[in-house]
Amino acid sequence: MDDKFLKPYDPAATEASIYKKWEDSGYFNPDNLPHADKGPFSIVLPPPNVTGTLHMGHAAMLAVEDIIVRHKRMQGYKTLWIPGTDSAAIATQSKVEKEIQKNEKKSRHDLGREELLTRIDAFTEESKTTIINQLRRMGSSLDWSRYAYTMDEVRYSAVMEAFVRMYDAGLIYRGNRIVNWDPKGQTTISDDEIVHEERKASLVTFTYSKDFPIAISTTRLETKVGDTAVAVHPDDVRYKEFVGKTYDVVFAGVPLHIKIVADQSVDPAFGTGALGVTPAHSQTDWDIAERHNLERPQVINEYAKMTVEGELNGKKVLEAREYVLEWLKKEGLLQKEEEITQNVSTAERTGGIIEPLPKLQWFVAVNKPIAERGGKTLKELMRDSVQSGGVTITPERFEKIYFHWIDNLRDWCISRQIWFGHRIPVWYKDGETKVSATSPGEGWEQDQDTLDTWFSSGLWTFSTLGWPEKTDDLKTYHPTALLETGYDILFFWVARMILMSQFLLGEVPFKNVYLHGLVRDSKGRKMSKSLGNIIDPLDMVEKYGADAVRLSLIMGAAPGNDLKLDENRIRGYKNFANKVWNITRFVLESTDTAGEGTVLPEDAVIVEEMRKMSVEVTKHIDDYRLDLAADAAYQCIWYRFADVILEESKPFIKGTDAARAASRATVLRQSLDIILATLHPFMPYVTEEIWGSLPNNKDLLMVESWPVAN
RNA sequence: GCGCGGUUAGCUCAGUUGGUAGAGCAUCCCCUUGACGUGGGGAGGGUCGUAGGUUCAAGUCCUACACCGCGCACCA
Repeated sequence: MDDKFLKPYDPAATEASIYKKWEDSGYFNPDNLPHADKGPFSIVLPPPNVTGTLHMGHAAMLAVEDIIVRHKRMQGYKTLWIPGTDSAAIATQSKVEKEIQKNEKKSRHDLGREELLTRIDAFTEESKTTIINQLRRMGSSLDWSRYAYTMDEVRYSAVMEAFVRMYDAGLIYRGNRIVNWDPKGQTTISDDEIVHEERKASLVTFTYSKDFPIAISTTRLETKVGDTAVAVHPDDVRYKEFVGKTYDVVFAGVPLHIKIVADQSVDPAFGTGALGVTPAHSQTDWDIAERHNLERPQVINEYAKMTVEGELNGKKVLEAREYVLEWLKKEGLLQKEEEITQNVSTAERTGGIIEPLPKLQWFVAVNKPIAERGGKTLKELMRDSVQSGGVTITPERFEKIYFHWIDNLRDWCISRQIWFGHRIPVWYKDGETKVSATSPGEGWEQDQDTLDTWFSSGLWTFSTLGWPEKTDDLKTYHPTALLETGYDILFFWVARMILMSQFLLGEVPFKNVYLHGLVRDSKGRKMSKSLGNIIDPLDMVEKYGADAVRLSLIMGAAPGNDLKLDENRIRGYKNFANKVWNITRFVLESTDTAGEGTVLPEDAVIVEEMRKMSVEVTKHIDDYRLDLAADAAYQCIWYRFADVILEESKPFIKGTDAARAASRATVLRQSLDIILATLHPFMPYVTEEIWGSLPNNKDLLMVESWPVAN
């Protein structure tokens, strides 16, 4: 027996060298697996931000994925887990911009596009090793030979190709429409990047002028200088006589031409039952204006400042709101002011208040029939993928949420006014437009905008496999078997991957989706810098070992449920690793003293019991109940094998019946093999370390056969 | 407003097709110095959110309601 078993298990002294052994073996790459005879099993790692650092959410994701991957690998599947990092366009650019502003007091406009991009590339290149090494620390058995970055050459050209194909199919178009403008981030954002925040607001009821017959209500007084109509419900008897009439007023110094229109979308029960229509600054109003052929003057610009004649010009929206209110009071037009709570749309990234503006942007059409896909729309393709069972979502309840999202989906705005990202492959020259991955020639100017980062992420399951080339990897590993990610990016990412894969490849991107919950602190609060309640996974790994951290993120975490993490629990699982260590010591001492021999039937039941435990663990893993799987193993190993079976074995081992002693020692040793193999996906480091010290074990545990057949 | 999830022991959570409530941690008591004190044995502790219903039998199925959390929504 190796002397190291006389001391407690020391993760810090073992983990680095074990990971190196795994990497050197080449077994992370499925091409090198010694016995992979069960067909392919592939997963892509949801790529973390290149410039980010590992947090508990990442650690939980890595634990879940690595457990499944290691389990499949041991079962004999040709198992591939592809690592990668994400450029995270907006997040990364603003991070670098902030740095430069702080250190050099320069804005991106001072630097210019090219210089900023050079700086960003240098920054991402430098910081990517951090996150990559952190992924390793968790024990992740990722195939680094297939590492991908969303902005590397292969992935960049995949994005260009995807854009061109979608454009050619009529699914990408440029249109002047109301978009979500983030004045803080100075870019458009998609509907999904909006967070609704409940805030108090003042609902003001007034008339445009003394002789205007209908009062309207609004929380955004400043936009009223952009009104071109008042809409009422067609059946509303109060206003019937006014429909079709027009009025000229001067409102807060701005001349307006207001038409009274009847529109089904108006709720007669709300407010006065009449709606002031501001086409350029509200989606609803834009639609009404379209139906009634109204003018759509823009009165607010990209900096959330007024652009009208007179006093108001140049004022910020909030100042303008005050100004108009004072004007109403002075003119005696104000009827009522009441406080209400309303949902304000803010940008997820910057927190800026969204300003709906009409802009010329690029969109993906989700309701357009696609000839080469049987006349189905993208929306239908996304819906069918899940409805048909081609993609299953765990836990199932998220399927409903997914359908609901699809049913409310509108065209996806994909152009962003930032510089870092995949540049839109559209070229302009003398009023002509060409769509092509590379420049059509002299004098053609490329579109200034870049693509929504989720556009490129949507290609991830196949761009990582070499698409658009027809590679062997693509043929072997796509569709991938599983996508594991947080429920918070179901729409952003999961849905977009289904969209892209269905259109570009005509197949689903993955067969199963497993959604994990969020990791919270022990009181159930979100971990955040401002609360100071962040538990750093790497600190925990240092203190208790990666195995303990992994277990703490699995146990008690049912799919889709948030997990409350407590440092005490991590400590508890470090104890478990040590327990396994000491079980090994006892078993090795037993074989040392009693020797190995023929197994008697009365002892064989012990091995059978351990095998049963392994069967149970297998079943739970197959159901994606890793929490129950880990718990079953924990219970059986500690409270059954260690507490009962080992205790009962002591008299036999030290007894005078040599045959019985040898039989018992042999059985313990066989049981240990099953225990280590079954535990390996969950606690890869300690099990591999022990395995390497056992006599008769040749190859690495990570490629040992799973104890029970499947 | 529509929808989803949660509500089981002090805390964190299990509870498979309905058959008299479980685990870990915490608490208390005891034991143990040749696998491990990061140990072992034991105890206390719950009218399973509320009110109804179905059933021989409900934590489990049905209907309301309450509270907490979340998602979606063009209520100005």
